[in-house]
Amino acid sequence: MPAKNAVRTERRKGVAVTIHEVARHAGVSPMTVSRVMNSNSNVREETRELVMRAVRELNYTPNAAARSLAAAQGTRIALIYTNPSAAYLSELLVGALAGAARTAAQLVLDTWDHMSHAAERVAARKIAQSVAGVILPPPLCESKVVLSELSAAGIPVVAIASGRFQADLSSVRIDDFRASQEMTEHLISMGHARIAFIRGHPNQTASTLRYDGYHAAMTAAGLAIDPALVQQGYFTYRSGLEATEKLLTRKSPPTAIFASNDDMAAAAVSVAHRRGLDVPRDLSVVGFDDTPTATTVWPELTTVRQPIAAMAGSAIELLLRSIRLRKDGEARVVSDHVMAHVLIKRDSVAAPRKA
Amino acid sequence: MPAKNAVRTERRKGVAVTIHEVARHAGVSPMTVSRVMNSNSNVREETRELVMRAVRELNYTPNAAARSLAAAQGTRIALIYTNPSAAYLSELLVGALAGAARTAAQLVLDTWDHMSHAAERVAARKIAQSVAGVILPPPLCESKVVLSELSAAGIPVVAIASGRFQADLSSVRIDDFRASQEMTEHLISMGHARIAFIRGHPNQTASTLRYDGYHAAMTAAGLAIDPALVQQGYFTYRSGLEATEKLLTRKSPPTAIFASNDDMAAAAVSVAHRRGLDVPRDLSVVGFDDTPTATTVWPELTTVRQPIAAMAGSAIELLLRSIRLRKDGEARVVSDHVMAHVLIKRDSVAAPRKA
DNA sequence: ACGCGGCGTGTTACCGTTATCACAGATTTG
DNA sequence: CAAATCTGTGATAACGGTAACACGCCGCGT
Repeated sequence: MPAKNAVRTERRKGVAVTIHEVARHAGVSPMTVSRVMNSNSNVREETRELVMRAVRELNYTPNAAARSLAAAQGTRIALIYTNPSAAYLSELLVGALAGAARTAAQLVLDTWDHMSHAAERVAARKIAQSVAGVILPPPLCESKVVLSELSAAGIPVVAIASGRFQADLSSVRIDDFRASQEMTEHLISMGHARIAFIRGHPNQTASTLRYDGYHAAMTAAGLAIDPALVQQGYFTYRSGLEATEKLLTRKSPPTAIFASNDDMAAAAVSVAHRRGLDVPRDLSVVGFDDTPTATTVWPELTTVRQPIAAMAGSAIELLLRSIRLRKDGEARVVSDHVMAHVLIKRDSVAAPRKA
Repeated sequence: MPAKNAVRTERRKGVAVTIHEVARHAGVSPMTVSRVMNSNSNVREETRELVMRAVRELNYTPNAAARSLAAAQGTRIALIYTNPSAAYLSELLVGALAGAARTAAQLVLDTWDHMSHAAERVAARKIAQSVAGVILPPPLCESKVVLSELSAAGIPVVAIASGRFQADLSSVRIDDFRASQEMTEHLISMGHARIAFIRGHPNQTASTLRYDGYHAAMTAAGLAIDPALVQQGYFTYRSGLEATEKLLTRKSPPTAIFASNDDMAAAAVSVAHRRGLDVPRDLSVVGFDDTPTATTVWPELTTVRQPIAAMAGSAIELLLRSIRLRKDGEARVVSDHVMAHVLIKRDSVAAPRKA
């Protein structure tokens, strides 16, 4: 056995800055740098500054693989969805992915389309033992079966766009009621009085809230709501088609249609066109969500912007925080993030034909 | 086995089977298991069998994080896109994400909308030093500026759905020409002769190929192509609207419209409806790609299924292989993966009104 | 004074896998 | 027939982080 350590096999790769270099640069131990990066615990303000400066100067980015390996936090988190509209899904994914990259979490995707309750229960149990947390967009975040199974397994869950705040479930959402109310007020301020409403899928709280917002605004303005002008929809283009058809065949049709999401609003525009109506001259149409659909159709839709991508990102951060906390033995914390929505005015609204 | 592991700070997490357990089970060293898993080099057939059995019995899955950490493959890869349709994007992302998870690559997303060539060059240079490989969907995969910058930096690139095979660029795609030809033949076999075509964006090779396929099928069937029945489109809903409008205002309108993608086909359906035409009774409409849009509109579109998600997954695997090879000092290899397409028949096609 | 409990930080020991080299036995070579 | 080469496998040291614990130092109660 000759002297062996003289060799020092060169296995280093590229240019990647490691935590050790940062540590040396800042004159502290790697562990301290780690603590700063995770804004975890007690580090003196002075030291933190020192480290942060080094981080900035070296342009250091933690290595995700190493981090998740060492942390063994089981940083796998699942995002489970069921047949959302494509437009919605793509935004959701972009946001979630960005969030996962930022936090070094490993994101796993799963689709649970057309599942029975029993199947959902099984799937939930299975997912529970392979990930450390779950993100649930609607309508899954309202499924008692899934929720109870997941919470029985003790893994944190964050709901996205769930509408209401549930006491035992963290959520990231917008204020659907207010948003809907504002949209309705906008329509009223343009001179509309016969405003029809196409409801969303009844299994989602947000649907109810959006209707409530519409109702509140109408009532506040002293406008009666003709029950025939409220149609049930299911958030799908198809359902929007049918609802609009019913609305426009009435003897005294509405001058404006407020659909609970963009897909249904797009369908409303399509039906209006088919019937020879001009949008917005003969009929105003507004949607909700501001998915890409809103700017795809012509005319572009006035809608409420729901920042889905940002919400997904927040959801991931929230989830990771919960996971860490839970590991620390803390009681589970639930929090409720309400993000800002924006009323986006485009070309699908005008004053009614003749007031 | 008393002593030794009495202390053994309990840091172990879940149930994950490690390479060591497999090794012990098979009676070999972990290194040998690793070799088998990577189907790398010299392992006796007998030993390999032994290991594989153990792997199967224990249901072992390599830990992605550890693998990429140890391999130091610099597994960050970028997926860069510019304003694709939402439907397209969501499929792309789902596939890429799944692929990245499977291979332990870290996927980073980037949008390069509305960039000048100069800006693209800068962006390319920047991305080149932060990732080990890039995946490029159209139209970016046809941008000389980007391509040359990236190849100058020496990082592997894989193009998705690029249409043609470029000698210096690996790609994953379908046979656009054949697919388009088959679709056209389908229309012809239904009895259509006046078949209009809406072209895709001229900056994409796939557009040309799809047109060529249509042209070839028409010619082969002895059908003349009325130049007025070929309209330029840009893959957007809006452009489909305009193209269809022109098509249907002609004195002798087509009995079928073949749009180069689903978004434009959806637009065609919308215009037809607006003009009081029934689809498919008065006019057949077909699309291309089989994005969610195809099943959103009514009637659902006959289209060509392009397996975008699977293609994205393959692209990632291809890319990683290139990265590994390149690291081994191999000359760069380019390969061309042509995946299968499928003609999906739905409800937007019927025989023409009166032959 | 003495011990006790925090606080801020460094040390050590891993996380699960692979690169590299060592090495015994089989095979070829001079 | 010994030396050189090849083959298959094992031992060891990373890869870049973080958990758990150790260790001074300080203020505090008794």
